[in-house]
Amino acid sequence: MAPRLPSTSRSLPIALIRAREGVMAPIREMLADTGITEQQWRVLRVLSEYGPLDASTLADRASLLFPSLTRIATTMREKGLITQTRDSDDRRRQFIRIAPAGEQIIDDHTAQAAQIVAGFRETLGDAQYETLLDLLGRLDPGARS
Amino acid sequence: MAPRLPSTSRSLPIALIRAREGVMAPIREMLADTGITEQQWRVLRVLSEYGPLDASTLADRASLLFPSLTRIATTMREKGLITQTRDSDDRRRQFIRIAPAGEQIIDDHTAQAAQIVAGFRETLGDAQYETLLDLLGRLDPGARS
DNA sequence: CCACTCTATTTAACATGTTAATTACTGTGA
DNA sequence: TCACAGTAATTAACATGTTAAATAGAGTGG
Repeated sequence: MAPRLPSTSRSLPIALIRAREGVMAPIREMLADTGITEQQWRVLRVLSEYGPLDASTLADRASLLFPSLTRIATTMREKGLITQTRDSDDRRRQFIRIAPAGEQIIDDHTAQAAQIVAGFRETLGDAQYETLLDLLGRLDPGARS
Repeated sequence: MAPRLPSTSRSLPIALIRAREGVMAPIREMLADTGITEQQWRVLRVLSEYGPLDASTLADRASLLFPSLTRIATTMREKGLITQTRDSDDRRRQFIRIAPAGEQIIDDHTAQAAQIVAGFRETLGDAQYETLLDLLGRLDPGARS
């Protein structure tokens, strides 16, 4: 029963980090000339898909911690990528919506981003790509199974 | 041929982030009382497994960027978790080795860490756990397939 | 109305991620 | 030996991750 840790070469956390790096590298490269980060890209993607959202929901869907979102939103507002408005019913709450400049970035890069995703899908094959997403989902405690 | 991005709910990068968060949360919790971070734990694990390493190799095996390792190593040296020595042959190069206090942290937490890993393996099942590691490996451009 | 509690968000402090520039040292060829 | 290219590591600057504390507004029972 001697408890043994797997070699770091077969460590799940490290494998996740490296895979993420492998997947994000081309996306970061794509975004390099736009001056936005991968997290800002994620915020734009979520807003573009779901429409205006309150900050909590946005943070959740973009997988950002709240303090990170606060800073990111400030940056993005200053860049004119989003707009922030207070909820008049509950003035603690805030709504965030994508601005035209933000939409533009999405429009300009959707095709290329889709191509990058398609490349990974092809690398693994459709079936295994879906398998991977399912397995990853089972490691996410937030996912309602 | 309209290029379409997948919904963010089926996005590979987001799935990787969430899975990593799910896997790391219990490990961070385990480390909370030691005062070391998950990255410092990774450094200790690699040093413990491979013995003394030069900084480049250590950064590579722990999946840390070099500037991060520089800061982390400084912190860990000040805490007495590692020692750093210059290579006398090539004085640019540096060797890093784990110190007794570092060994102690590894020893104190190996059992619990192994149990956490075992939990995830059980969640997915042995076969799917291995499948996951293999699929993740195929997304890592650094992995020689 | 008021103390109290809860919730949404922000701020603070420190650690790491990321890219670019810089420093220190090594090896090489003129 | 000296200028120069290359390598190992550090430093700098900015963005995000992470946890804890602080603010601000909303809701509730007395």
